[in-house]
This record gives sequence, structure tokens and C-alpha cells, in this order.
Amino acid sequence: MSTHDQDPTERSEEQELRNCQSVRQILSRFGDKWTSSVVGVLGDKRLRFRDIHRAIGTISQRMLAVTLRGLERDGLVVRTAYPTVPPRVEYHLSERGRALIGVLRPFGEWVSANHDAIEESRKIFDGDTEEHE
Amino acid sequence: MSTHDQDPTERSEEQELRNCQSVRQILSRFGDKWTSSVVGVLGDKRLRFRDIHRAIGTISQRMLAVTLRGLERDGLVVRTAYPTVPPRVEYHLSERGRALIGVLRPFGEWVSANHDAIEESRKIFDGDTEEHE
DNA sequence: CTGCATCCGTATCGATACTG
DNA sequence: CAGTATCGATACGGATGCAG
Repeated sequence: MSTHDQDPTERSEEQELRNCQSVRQILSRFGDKWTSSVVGVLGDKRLRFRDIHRAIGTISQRMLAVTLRGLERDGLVVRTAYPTVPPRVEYHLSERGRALIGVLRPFGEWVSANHDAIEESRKIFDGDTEEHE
Repeated sequence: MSTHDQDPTERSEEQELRNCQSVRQILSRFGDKWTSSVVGVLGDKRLRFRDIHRAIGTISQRMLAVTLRGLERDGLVVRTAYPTVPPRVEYHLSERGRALIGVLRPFGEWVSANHDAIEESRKIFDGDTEEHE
């Protein structure tokens, strides 16, 4: 995973574990409740806080602020504040953010393609375990 | 949430939002604390509960059971129980599971490549916000 | 050996109210 | 407009004990 591994037998477990943690950190950011929606709404656009808030509709101001902070902290979103009255703040995806969603796209397509099959697996699984009662 | 969307001009947005939810569901499974470790340990092998437990080392039995149930429910892992005494249960990745980690690999490589840069962004961000005290 | 039940601490989320 | 502060509800994770 880390580099192009030419050692298929046994690459360093230690490094793989560390790597696993990094991957999980990013994955859990996108696995949280709002990040993917925010990134999806942003797309290639520059949007104000209010516009993102309205576009998503069901997110609270607090969670939008928290989500944007997290993305900004990782350098995936750029925040631009204009010192005007009333204040105006714009957000847009950084280069890094755009690259990341590009890498994530094949994953999204796979999920779309397999969504129905996964749903069915869940139904079957839930049905089977219920029969124990 | 997407049900009240009354914008007839942009139908793709609606579908994209629904899609977003599906993607997030899978993403949050892999974003949880243990799934990626379990999948990583499994690899191409068939392993018993106990072996997975030992391989990860720090996971509790409870969380391993919960994680495996979740993966099995989505059809990503296959569980095989032998009715012996003492019981013996083996787990291995399904075809679907293998396909999914294949799709996830480019993501993992991207994270490895950008891990240091992200770390630095966080340090800078945390340093800047601390100055407010 | 497998893995569920229980309890408990912590983290996350959401609603509301408030500030600059 | 763009947030922060506070609180309560819920979800998640870990330790322990026990059953099949």
C-alpha cells in the first residue's frame, strides 16, 4: 500500500499498520455524517457559509462549522474571510481536496453499482437472525 | 431530506444526494475503528476468530464480533461455522469484499503519499488557532 | 473456542440561544 | 451573516463475565 511493494511475500507489518491508521483517519472524516455532503455541495464552486447551509438543508450551523473546520484543518478546504460588515466567508475545495475526491470517485461508482446487492444482503442477514426468536 | 427537493431543473443533484448517502454508509463502516484492520488482516486468507483476534492484538472480543457481524451483514465477509466441539468458525473475504478493497487501494495509496502534508497542515492549523488565547 | 450480555465512560450529534 | 457556547440525547468503544 505504502509504496510500490516489490515484496509480495511479507512487507513490513509495522509499516502497514501505521499506514492503516492514516487511512482510517481520512476515511473516518469522510465517513462522518456531513463531510461528504459538504464536499459534494462545494464541488468546483466557491460558496458562502450560508449557501452551503441552505444547500444541505438539514445540517445545523454547529455541525456545518465543525465539519468545515475539520476539512480546513486537513487542508482539503480553503476558507476565505472578507473583513466586511456584515461578514462574508467563502469556502472552496483546495487542490488537495479535489485530488482526494478524484481518488474517491471510483469508490463511489462501485458503491452505486453494488448498492442494491448490499441492501439485499442486509435484508437476508436481518431476516435470518430474526428467526432465532 | 431529498424528498422536499422541488427543483425540477436539476434532477441529477437529487440522485447525487441519495447516492451520497449510500457512499457514506459504506465509508463509515470502513471509517470505524476496526473494520480496515480486520479486512487488512484477512487479506486472501481464511482465518478463525481467535487468529484474527490475536493478529490485531488490541481489539476486544466484543468489538471483533461486532465488526465481523457488520461486514457479514453487508456481504463483504463470509462466515463459516463448523458444528464441532469446541466450535470452530472461519472468516474470509467474499468476492464483493475483495472487489471493494481493490477499489479502495488507490485511495490508500493517495493517503500514504499525502500523509505528511496533511499532518503539517494540521500542525499549522492548530498553531494558528492557539494564538487566540 | 466463540461470542453475547451488561455496565460504564467517552465521543459525537442536534437544538437552542447568544455574540460580533 | 457567520459563527460560538451550552446542554441533553444518543452512539460508540472497552472491560468483564458468562453461556453454548
